[in-house]
Amino acid sequence: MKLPDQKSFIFSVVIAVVGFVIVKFALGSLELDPAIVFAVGLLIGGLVIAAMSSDVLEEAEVKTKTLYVGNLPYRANEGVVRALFEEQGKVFNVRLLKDKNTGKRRGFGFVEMAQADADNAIANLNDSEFQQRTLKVREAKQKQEDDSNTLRTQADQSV
DNA sequence: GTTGAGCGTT
Repeated sequence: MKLPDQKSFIFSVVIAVVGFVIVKFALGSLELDPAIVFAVGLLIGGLVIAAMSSDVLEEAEVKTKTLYVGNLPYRANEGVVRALFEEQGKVFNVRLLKDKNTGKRRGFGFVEMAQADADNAIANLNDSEFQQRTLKVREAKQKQEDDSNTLRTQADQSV
């Protein structure tokens, strides 16, 4: 269960206000308590949001897995690594770690992909040759932001 | 401009 992000929240407020205005115009001639009108407006807005968010959040909450990619050539940039993993599936994020002081690449990074694609990427890219270096592709250890993934990740590593 | 085991930044 996830709370709507800021964007969804603002959007829901807008819908609620619109619902309020609609109700006010539709029932304005009737002598209704303004509080009731407002409540009905919020209700309409809430229902609309509930209906829409079920679609929006489903698409926004794709199961992702973070991959650790080691033994990268120093000359590899983020775009090349992304292109490589795009061959295995949808890539959501690529981060090549650089040294904080010098800004030089450290030769490893993290790639965030959909779960199924991530498994394929590990199977196909781990120990594969990339620019004359043997890549190491595994599930990332720490810094997992996804709860269910964290549990499953730890379970996998104990095997 | 260099190097080579590793698991981290908005």
